Amino acid sequence: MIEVHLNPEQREAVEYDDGHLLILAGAGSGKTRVLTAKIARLLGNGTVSPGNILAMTFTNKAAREMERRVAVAVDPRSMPRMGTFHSTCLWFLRREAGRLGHGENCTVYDGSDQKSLMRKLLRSMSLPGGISPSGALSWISGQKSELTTPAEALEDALTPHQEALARVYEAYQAVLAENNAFDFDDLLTLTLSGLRQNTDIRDCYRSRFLRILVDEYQDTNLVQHEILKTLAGPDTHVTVVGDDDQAIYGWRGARVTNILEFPDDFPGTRMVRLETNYRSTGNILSAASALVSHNTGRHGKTLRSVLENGEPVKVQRVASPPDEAEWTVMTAMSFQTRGTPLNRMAVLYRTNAQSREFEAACRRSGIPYEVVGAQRFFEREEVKDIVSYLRVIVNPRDAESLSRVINRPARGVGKKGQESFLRHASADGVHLLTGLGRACSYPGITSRGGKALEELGDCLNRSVEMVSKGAAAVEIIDHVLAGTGLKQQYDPGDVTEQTRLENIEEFRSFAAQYDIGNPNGGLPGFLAEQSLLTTQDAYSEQGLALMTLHCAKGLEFDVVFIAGLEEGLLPHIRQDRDAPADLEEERRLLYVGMTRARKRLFLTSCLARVQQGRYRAGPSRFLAEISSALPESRNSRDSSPGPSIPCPSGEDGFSKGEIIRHPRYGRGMILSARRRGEEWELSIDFGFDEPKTILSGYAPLIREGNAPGRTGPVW
DNA sequence: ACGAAATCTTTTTTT
DNA sequence: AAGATTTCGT
Repeated sequence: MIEVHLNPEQREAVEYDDGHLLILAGAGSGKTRVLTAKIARLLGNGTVSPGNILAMTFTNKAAREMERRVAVAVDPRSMPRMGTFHSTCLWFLRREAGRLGHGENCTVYDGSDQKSLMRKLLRSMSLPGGISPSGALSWISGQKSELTTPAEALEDALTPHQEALARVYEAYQAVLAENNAFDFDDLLTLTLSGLRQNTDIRDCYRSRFLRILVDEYQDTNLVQHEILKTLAGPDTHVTVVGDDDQAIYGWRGARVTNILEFPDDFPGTRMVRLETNYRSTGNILSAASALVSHNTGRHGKTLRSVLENGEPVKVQRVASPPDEAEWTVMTAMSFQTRGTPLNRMAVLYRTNAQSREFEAACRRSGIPYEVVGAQRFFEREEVKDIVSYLRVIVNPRDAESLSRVINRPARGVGKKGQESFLRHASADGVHLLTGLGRACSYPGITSRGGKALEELGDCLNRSVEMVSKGAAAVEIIDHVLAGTGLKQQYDPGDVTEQTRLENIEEFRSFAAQYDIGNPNGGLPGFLAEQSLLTTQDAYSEQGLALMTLHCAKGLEFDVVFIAGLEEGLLPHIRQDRDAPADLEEERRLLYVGMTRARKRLFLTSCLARVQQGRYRAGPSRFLAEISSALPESRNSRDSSPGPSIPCPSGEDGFSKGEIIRHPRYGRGMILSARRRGEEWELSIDFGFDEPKTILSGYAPLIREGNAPGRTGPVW
């Protein structure tokens, strides 16, 4: 058995096995080590066998890491079941497909599938305006997280708007069912209902899983909590680990109450607190603690650092996002020359859009970097195309995926032809794949198009046969690539198309790798696994990591840069909508980011920033909240994180005759100023032939000359 | 049917 | 500002 150094609390958490256990683990307190040691111990002393353990982590990567560590103590041939909550649910649903009565080889729709489906749906329903695809989807997701069915949602609807949404929900579910497809939320809700409605199945899993361990419990939702409650039998010991200060998924239905009220739902729960932080220096930890102490709704805890105070946390003000990126990359490089490998450093930001500047700066400096998440590999056009073909092969009812690729590459079947095809194929009451073979006979399809569809049908049918004979995933991929000419549409001479070809190749080798690891998985298994990869799963630790704060959860780095500490960006504020920003969650998000740092932490803040075509900026209020924990700052000139720059809400007006400075045009005088909604339409003389007309929201105008000492952007 | 140009929506965060 | 979608011309 692996002997690891454990402090008394950790040891207690590892060794306690008399019932349920709640581990409140602060950032960097070694919870992964505890979970791993706990599993290894259970198996090492023969308390239970590997098949009796179910471990659910937040990413597949974490699960694999745990597997790796447990494998030292256990025969790798019989490994406990480890994965994310969602992948465990899909495993269950596929395993029990027969008894639960849904198609075994269902497709899992990801965000972009959902969106395109919803767009089509909304168009076909011709509803009163005000319902956007993403709005409808997030509303539906909310309903599912609360276990509300479409019928119940319809009953509960109080306003016409809600009623319309409920109808969309109903129709959306109908389309999913038609296509034999699930979305991410369905994986959870269907698992729960499957367990609840089939007590025989439930009891089977109850007696199988005698130890269930769940990581990051603060970010689970009601459905996940209910699944856990249902799955835990009388002899099951449940261990959950979490930290209410690190709850950052409230917006998608996660409930911190799950962890805080865990002892109520699991009677006799023992509670262990891990409050010793082994990761960060004292200075980093006290800055992070100072920040999060501003939250009211928390179970206050004290994290103790065992490390030196280290270097102070540094706040760096820069003029603009390009400067921010430049400064960050330069600083990272200087750490590199002093011995810190780039792959132990990370730049964290609030929104994916912020990655661009950093990417550009890295390229200019020629340093290796890795953008984690932003444009996910499996969501690239060319990869998505292959995946869609594969989905149709495994699940021929997936009309959504077929419609994506039916004319890719171009087969001479346009919008009208596709419509006609779908109408006639379904009127024939025939399999979509069989329909392809008959396409020639459908009206509205050109003879060339019909022939191409026939050919496509042959290729797909042939693939279906191969799958049923147990062909490996990569064999099918090769067959599809050869039969559809997907690769031929790209020109290897073109730079971007060359990348697409490389991506196709990468996808192919990804599948080949899967085949090696899962000789019995085949194409269905491969698709199931592929659909549930998380953003972090793709992170290969190759260079300077660029990722969102959400994505950084659970990771740690020697040096961390957190970008964009500006009011409106972090905390993020949506000004137009009525939804009040959850300030406390934003604060926790920054807290999570700060506690990723082991040795050095930098926070950068821009004076001005373009976002959605508008300028906005102003230092984040969080800087002021942290400042008490920062050492006396030396450069007093602009050190006060207070509002030295007015916030966007400032009522500063513009008046005729004022002298201002524009970043591009330089000095100019305002000839006329007119209110335009939230902004000002200004006519300004910059000394060119004609005065320029400028909207105040589009450029930071610096006031010059008047009011000495109050020079700064005017909003 | 298909590509180019004009117009419109849109961004928080992710399984 | 960028991206997606619609419209328009061939």
